[in-house]
Amino acid sequence: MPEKPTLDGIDSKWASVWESSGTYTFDRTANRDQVFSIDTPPPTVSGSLHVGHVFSYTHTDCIARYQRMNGKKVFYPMGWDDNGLPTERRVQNYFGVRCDPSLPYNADFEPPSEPGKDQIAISRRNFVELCERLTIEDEKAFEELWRRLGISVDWKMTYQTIDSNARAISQRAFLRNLARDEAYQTEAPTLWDVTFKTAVAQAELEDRERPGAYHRISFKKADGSPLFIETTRPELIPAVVALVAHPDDDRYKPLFGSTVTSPIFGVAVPVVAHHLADPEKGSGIAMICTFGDTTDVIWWRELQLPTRPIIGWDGRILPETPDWITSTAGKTAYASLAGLTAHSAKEKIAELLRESGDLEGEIRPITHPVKFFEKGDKPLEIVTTRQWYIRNGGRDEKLRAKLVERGTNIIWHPDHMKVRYQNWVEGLNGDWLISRQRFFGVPVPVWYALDGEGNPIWDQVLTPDDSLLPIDPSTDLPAGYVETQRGQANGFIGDPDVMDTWATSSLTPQIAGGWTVDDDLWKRVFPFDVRPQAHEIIRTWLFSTVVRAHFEEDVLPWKHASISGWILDPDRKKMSKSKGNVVTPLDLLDEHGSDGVRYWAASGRPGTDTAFDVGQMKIGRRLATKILNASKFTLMQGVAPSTAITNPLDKALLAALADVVDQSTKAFEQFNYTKALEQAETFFWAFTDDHVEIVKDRAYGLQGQAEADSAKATLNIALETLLKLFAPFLPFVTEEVWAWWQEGSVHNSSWPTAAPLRDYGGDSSVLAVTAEVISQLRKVKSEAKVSMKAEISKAVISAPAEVIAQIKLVAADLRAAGRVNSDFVYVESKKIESASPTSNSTIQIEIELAPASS
RNA sequence: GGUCGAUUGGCGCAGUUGGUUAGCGCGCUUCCUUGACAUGGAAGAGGUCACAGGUUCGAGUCCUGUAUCGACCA
Repeated sequence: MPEKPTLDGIDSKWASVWESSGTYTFDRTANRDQVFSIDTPPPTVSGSLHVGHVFSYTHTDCIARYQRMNGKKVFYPMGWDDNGLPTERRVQNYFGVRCDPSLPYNADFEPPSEPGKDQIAISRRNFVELCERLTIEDEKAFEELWRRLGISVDWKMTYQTIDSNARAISQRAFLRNLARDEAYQTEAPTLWDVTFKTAVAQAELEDRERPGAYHRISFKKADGSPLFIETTRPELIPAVVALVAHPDDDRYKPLFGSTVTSPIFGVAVPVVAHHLADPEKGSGIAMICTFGDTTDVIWWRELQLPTRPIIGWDGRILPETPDWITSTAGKTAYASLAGLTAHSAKEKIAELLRESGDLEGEIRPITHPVKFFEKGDKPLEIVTTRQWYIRNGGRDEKLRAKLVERGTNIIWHPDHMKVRYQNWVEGLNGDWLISRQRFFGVPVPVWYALDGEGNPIWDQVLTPDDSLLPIDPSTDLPAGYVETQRGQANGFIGDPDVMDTWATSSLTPQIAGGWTVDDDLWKRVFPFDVRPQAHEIIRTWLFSTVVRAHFEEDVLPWKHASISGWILDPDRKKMSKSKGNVVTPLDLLDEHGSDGVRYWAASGRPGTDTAFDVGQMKIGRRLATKILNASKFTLMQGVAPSTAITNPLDKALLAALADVVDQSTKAFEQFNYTKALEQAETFFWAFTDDHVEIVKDRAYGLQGQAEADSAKATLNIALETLLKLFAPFLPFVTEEVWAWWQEGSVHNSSWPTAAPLRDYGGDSSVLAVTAEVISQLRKVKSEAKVSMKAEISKAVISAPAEVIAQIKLVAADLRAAGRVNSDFVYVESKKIESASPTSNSTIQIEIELAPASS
């Protein structure tokens, strides 16, 4: 035990000891019922380190440490989510490059030390290599943070969502979905990001309020009279396939079935009826285009309308004049639009409409919600493309109902988060689109046979043998083909796409748990005990993981879902980088110590948004300091065997501690780490302020050896128990103190149980009575503004008989602690005619201070 | 617009199945340098629980509505 204990340096000291002695190594000899397995969220390593990481990972770590001490073999791996668009973007910016898959691989390529003004085009393989290089660097930063924070993962089980094992598992799961018809490809209208030139899924959408403008435009009826529609997307007039109004709308009923002609382009389209047409919106009649929004897609599908696409994958008007535009004027007009962005085309066509007299009145600006890719900054277009899908109930009521039911069987923390799952699944309107036209991801592991003209035969999907996984269809070959047949007539072509990041991270239990590669491990950890995550990705990560486990194992992937809240800045706003209010986690750890920061994190209950508050961290650090000092004092008294415990106050303390152990344990079992911490903390402060003070006289031996031993033995047991109760939250200071007099790590010690503490037969109400008396003795001195050391010459205690009996048990300690230099005088009272209505005490004390003796 | 959550002393939070005088931390006021700790200790002041109804013998704690804030989804 050091002379002057300190928190300085203990963070890095114990982090390295834990690593070298394998404190958190998973014991894979344990059976499933002895294991507590955690489906750790793999952080996006290309994102910045954030206090939000510290916050939520601490929560899980507290649970993990409790479970470990409680006898479970904790399976706690770490993963890195490096697969996907965030990494691509970071690599583009960091190295100043862009991927052009048409370029050949250049083995000697080395990026410039500083990104240049213009991005350098490089091959896909070169690009992927740079992604891999950079993510390794990013992962180091994350690992350093986790180690400093004391996250008790087993670092030998780390995975990446892009590593060879993850690619193999992701591809294997996909191929098995395909074989069971749970995955399929189809050509269909697809939400499309024109910047990234990739399809996006429903789960990746967000609505943003954007300015728009209603253009009132006239179509021509058969008799030549105008029919006005209002649209925010006049540039899609060349793509119009019909006009639509509500079936009950008397204004347009007579027109249903008739044909009208579009302005400028002179294309004839039918007027149709559909209940989704809103009579209140605009003129009540709308044009249906290929495709202006998702409602257009519904109309197109349900009314069986033709497709007239005019927007290309780059978001620009297609260069070729489409064949449904036949008039000379129409062709000329189209030619002036060809190649323009949607935005420019809108302005151009407004000009043309104005000239032709088909634009009625002024353009009317509005603000309306527009669909965006959550990572994009241009409005999504809808283009028809061939894509891969995994069924998720979006188009199948039975499957949807089954998946909703799965959600209800998860134990959610907090419970109300299950509603988000239900709402999402019930609101799905299509299957899960998993193919992405990107580069750094898991390749869709299929090829297609080519016909005699070199066109893909989409029905002839060529799949690899399972033993070959992972594969890259752009370089690997399908069975029975040779490389020279790639892209040739009667040859083959690889699917150029990668899978959605979620298609791989939906398999984190499988990847971490060794599915299909380590059956022995798999059966010890799956289904997992808990999935900890944030609530905004319930629709993506949580749901998709449920889908994959449903298909593959027909079970839930985990028993519990623990949902953490947000970090808010002190003004109660969500913290974000753009607001410039993000704090660097490592600096925080340096300033407040890991235990201090963890204390703050642990004060945020599951699912509760919590303010970033350095005040809480300071309190945590103060608690750690207090533990250090109180432990030193306690151990200075020496040790005594537990058989020495005879004093009623000592027994009472242990009885009260037993209650704390029970409540803390119960809270942890309910994933309420915050409550568990509060229990320990409240008891601890009472322990130091009252119990330790009151028993000092005995501990010093002033009441004899037997009484001293009872005090010492009790202090020992209380300290040991409290250290264990604090260990999940404050792993560093508890380990430091533990090492002063115990063998091994506190984190591998056993979680305390209440029964042995109760076996001493204490009455915890004695503790409460004692605290009440000492408090009143102190109060008199405080009000008299004298030192606590001041002597009391006389104390008359009025209380009910049973309370007096309790006080008599501990009178010697109380008199010593309160410096009462005469015996207590007891007055039995039936009940207190209380002079102080705010006090609920049954004890009243009249006290005379001894004259100051200076 | 829909769903969910929140609304308790200056600030941040607890308040279990409804039951006498609503707890805690920070801050504040006053005081105490006592043999672990001044990164300490003692005592004290300060809320009637967003608002309006309702159920009940009894509600912060259940119901309805309103308002404000937030999140998620449209």
